[in-house]
Amino acid sequence: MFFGESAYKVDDKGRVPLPPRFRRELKTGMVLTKGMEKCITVYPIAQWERLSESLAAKAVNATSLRKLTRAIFASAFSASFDGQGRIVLPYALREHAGIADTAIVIGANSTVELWSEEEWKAEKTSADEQAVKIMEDLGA
Amino acid sequence: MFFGESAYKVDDKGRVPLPPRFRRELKTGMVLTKGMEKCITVYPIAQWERLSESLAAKAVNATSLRKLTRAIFASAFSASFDGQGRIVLPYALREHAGIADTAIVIGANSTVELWSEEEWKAEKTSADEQAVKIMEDLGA
DNA sequence: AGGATTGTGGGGAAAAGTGGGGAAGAAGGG
DNA sequence: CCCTTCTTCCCCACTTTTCCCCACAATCCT
Repeated sequence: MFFGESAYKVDDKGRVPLPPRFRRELKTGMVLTKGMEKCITVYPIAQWERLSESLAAKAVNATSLRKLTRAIFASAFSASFDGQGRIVLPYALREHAGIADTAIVIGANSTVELWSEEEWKAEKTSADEQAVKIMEDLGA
Repeated sequence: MFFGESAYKVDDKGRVPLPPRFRRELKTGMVLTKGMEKCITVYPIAQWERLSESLAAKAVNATSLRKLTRAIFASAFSASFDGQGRIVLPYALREHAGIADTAIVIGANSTVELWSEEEWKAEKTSADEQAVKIMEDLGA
C-alpha cells in the first residue's frame, strides 16, 4: 500500500528517486504509463499483470481488444531502480505529465503517481474538496 | 478511546510527544492525515484502514475513485514512536495545521488531533458554544 | 524522600538526496 | 565495414536529512 507525498528533483538525465518506503514493493519491477489525468502512473509489476488480464477479459471483441491493448500498452515502459533508488522517466511520459525539474511523488493506495508541481496543486485542491464532501456524507 | 487536552513543544526536528495514556493504543502504528479542519488527525492503524475502505466504497465512478484515493492517501503519513514516545510531524502536515513550536494534542474519541495554539483556541470556543446546542438537538 | 516516568534537548551514525564520470552499447554516416 | 557520436546504464562522491541513542531536568507516584 502506497501513501504520502514527497517532492524530488529530476536531474538532467531524467532520473527521479522514489521514496524509500515505496522501494521494497517496487523492487521486483514496475511499469510506467500515461496516467488518466496529467500524471505518470506507476504500477508494481504484479498489479500491472492483474490489470492487463482484467482488461483483456473485459474486451468484448477482437477489435476493441486490440484498440485497448494499443492504448494501454503502447505508452507503457518498464522501469527499475539504479543503485541510488532512482528510476529514469521516459521523455514521452514526462511530457504528458508536464514534469520539468521537479516531480511530486504520491502514493495512491495500489499505485504511485508522479505529478508536476502545478498540476498536482490543482488536482489536490479539487480532490480535497471532493473528499470533504464525501466525508460529510458519511457522517449523515 | 482518547480524551483530554495537553500542550507540547515541537522541537527543531519536528518531534512531538504524545500523552503517555495515548501511547498504548497507538503503539501498533498510526497514520497522520490532514484533518478536515486546520489540524492533523491521528488514526490508530486499524481505524485508518476501516476509514479508507469505507471512503473508497463511496466513489461513484472510476474517475472520482481515483481523485478520492489521491486525496486520502497522498495526505497520509505513517508514524511511530521514538524511544521517548515522540513522533515526527511531516512538514506538509505541520504547515496545513499551522503548527510552529507548540502543538495542542487532544483526544477526540476514536482519533487524536494536533492543533496550533491559535487554531485550537478558536475552535474550542466555537465548539463550546455549539456543543450545548448540538446536545439539545440530539436530545430532541 | 526516592525511584520511576515524562518533557525536552542534542550528538552521532546511518540513510537518503543530488550530481557527475566513464564504460558499454546502439545508431548513423562515411 | 569501420569509425564516430550519442545514449544508456552503472558506479562513485558529496551533502543533507533522518533516525536512533543518550542525557538531564522536572514531575508524579508511592
